[in-house]
Amino acid sequence: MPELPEVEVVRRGLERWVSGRTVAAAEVLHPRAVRRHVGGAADFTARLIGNTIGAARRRGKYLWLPLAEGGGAIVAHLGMSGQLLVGDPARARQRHLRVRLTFTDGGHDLRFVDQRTFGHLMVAELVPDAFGRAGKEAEAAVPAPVAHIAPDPLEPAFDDEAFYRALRRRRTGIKRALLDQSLISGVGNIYADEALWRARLHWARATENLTRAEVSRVLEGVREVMTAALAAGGTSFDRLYVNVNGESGYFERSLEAYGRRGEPCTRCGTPIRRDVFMNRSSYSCPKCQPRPRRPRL
DNA sequence: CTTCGTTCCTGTACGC
DNA sequence: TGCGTACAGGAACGAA
Repeated sequence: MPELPEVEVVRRGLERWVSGRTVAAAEVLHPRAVRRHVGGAADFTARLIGNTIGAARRRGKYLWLPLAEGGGAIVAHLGMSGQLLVGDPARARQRHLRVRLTFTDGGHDLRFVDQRTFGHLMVAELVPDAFGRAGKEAEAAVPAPVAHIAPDPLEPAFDDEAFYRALRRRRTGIKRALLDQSLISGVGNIYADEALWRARLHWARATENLTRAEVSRVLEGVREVMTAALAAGGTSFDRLYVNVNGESGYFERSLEAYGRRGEPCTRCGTPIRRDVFMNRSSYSCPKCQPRPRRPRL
């Protein structure tokens, strides 16, 4: 499941293999892959053909590729199972191939492959960045569908103090807040559990009474786990393959809470528990992360 | 305005 | 063996 580190690896791959090239042809093999594109598949391909792709950008789990003509950008979200793959245009078509772009230089093609079709591609207009701090105008533009996505905790625009104040204003639980991309972006179910384990906080802790120190621990936990995953997954973007989907190997080695139900906590030895929350699994240590007296879901 | 439940999708694992 | 069911889950959407 791609979260911020995996998406960043893909961004680097796109930067290396796709930026600067001109689209020759675009093919939409499944309409659901472009369901958010206003105008449908025909308009999507029309906007791409003959257009040149600029520098790859990312905010949270959203990726985008500015287009030289028309002022818009290709926006991509990988959802749960999406992959952006680069390779020999003549190679066999993957079973779940949804969109394919070829380029005027005749080189490697770009393929969007997505088994569960939660991911999508679209062309969208750029709008001013509501979260941006003073910067270059071009840098401060984001695609319209990304405008409500907060900065991620690894980018300089992320404001720790503003995040703390936003949490105190909320009436919800810390895990729900971590998964809310308008407060903090790039955190998914897995890294939320990992960060809370590191911070020794239960997922249902009310955000309104978190202390500054506790919020600092959460942010430190998020940054540590993301940085470690990025370091583990960042080795593959050099290859002729834009890697995604946890193939970094990070999942197998370094997870302390997620997926470890019944296994001993590496800090205290207590068996990790699993709760169902938001129709998803939450893993935590019963001793290190005690259930709050007044939980907020 | 905020909060929260539902929904989309398909492959895999597992119990009976 | 085969069938039914739970599970994986990001985020848009609509309801309260």
